[in-house]
Amino acid sequence: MARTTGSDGERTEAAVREAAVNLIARCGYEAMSMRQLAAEVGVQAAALYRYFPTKEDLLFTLMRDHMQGLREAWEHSRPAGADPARQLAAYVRNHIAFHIGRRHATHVSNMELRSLSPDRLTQILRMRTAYEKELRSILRDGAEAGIFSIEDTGLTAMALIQMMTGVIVWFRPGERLSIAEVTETYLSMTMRLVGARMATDTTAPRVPSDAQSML
Amino acid sequence: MARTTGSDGERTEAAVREAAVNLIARCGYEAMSMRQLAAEVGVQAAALYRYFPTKEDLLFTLMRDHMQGLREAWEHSRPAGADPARQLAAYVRNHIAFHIGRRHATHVSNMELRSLSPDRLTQILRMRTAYEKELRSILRDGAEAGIFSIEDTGLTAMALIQMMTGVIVWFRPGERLSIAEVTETYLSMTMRLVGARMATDTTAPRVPSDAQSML
DNA sequence: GAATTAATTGAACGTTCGTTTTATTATTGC
DNA sequence: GCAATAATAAAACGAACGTTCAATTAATTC
Repeated sequence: MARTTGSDGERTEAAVREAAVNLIARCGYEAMSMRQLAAEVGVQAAALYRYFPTKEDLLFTLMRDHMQGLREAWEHSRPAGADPARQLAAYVRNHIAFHIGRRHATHVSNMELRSLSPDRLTQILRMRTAYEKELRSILRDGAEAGIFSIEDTGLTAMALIQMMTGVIVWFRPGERLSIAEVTETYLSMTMRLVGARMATDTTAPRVPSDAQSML
Repeated sequence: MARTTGSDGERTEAAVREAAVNLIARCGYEAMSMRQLAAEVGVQAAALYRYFPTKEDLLFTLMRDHMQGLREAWEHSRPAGADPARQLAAYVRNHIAFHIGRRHATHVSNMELRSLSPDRLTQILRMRTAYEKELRSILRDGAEAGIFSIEDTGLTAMALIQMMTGVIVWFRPGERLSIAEVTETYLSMTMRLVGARMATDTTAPRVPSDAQSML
């Protein structure tokens, strides 16, 4: 056999990416074999090399797209010109929503960095640093404006990001808490952590809560 | 050649463990080969099997000892009978000190869980859960006593642990901040996060800050 | 409908992996 | 100093790995 009926490059590539994210998140990049991935997609291992020249290229592509997606999500949801408290609230909401929605991809991007070649590692880390810099800048603005009380901006930013990203470790959709509940709790923990004076209202323009309320 | 002059089982095993922690932390468990590990120790691969029957046994031993060390460290540093604020302060200090002191081992214990067999994974997770339970119980006590104001005890515990453990991702000894500075900043962030009323003094019996002050 | 291109198979290549076996030497106990 | 034991080397095993290549068939173009 060779080309199969109904085969389509775009669909196959998308299937490979999705299966790879799930497999790498579950087994780890090194432990996932190309044959295993191919079997998941329903194809022979050699077919994968039509879309990704090497295994590492596949990993890098997944990571790069994930980081670009994160940046774009933040660019679309940032309230330009708003006060620091509102900006911080938007950052927290976006971060948690994005990471809960893409748990597996986040796992891959955070855990498999060491399997990248040095210059590709640098590329991904640069994207990550740029994203984190946004948070530091919000914290600095708020501290200078006297809205937040923060001892060390850089350290606080790292603490917040670790705390928020950590959601993906334990959160499982459909369990005790809804995404909305988790997000709001994290938001209030964040605001307390940065010592925000809560004169300003940090809640987003009220969206009718659709799929929450499951307890 | 066979047995080398001056060879000693205990020393070799200790060297294997240390080299394994460092190698696994750097390259990952799957990516580390037994030959690579043996070379690091200065021995042939076959010699490793005198001490650990399989590669996974080695990993499990490292993880189990790490978790036991964490439990023992907490048992020695917990202030039994103290108020929740003091207990929380002790928990934070112990957690950060322990994890900064054993960055590589923590990395291994957190990142390589998926390489364990199901029942060994369960063993390690049980130890971890027991340790986390201590924190939840402190938070609950404090909340019930009206010392902390916490929305969700379980969620707050996970957020705090993720935040604190995250130190090992970015902290490098000898850089901008000393361990003592980092620890105290994290402590005050923690206290704000749980909404602690700071009537009680949470500072430890004052130790003269030795190797800090490098800025 | 013939020629071209896209998508995939199946087999193979050389390497490396975890592990086992056997032999050999250092150390220890008597 | 001689037996027993502890610690290692050296070589080998089969399996699995990432990757390549030639062949083959489906879809598209003209």
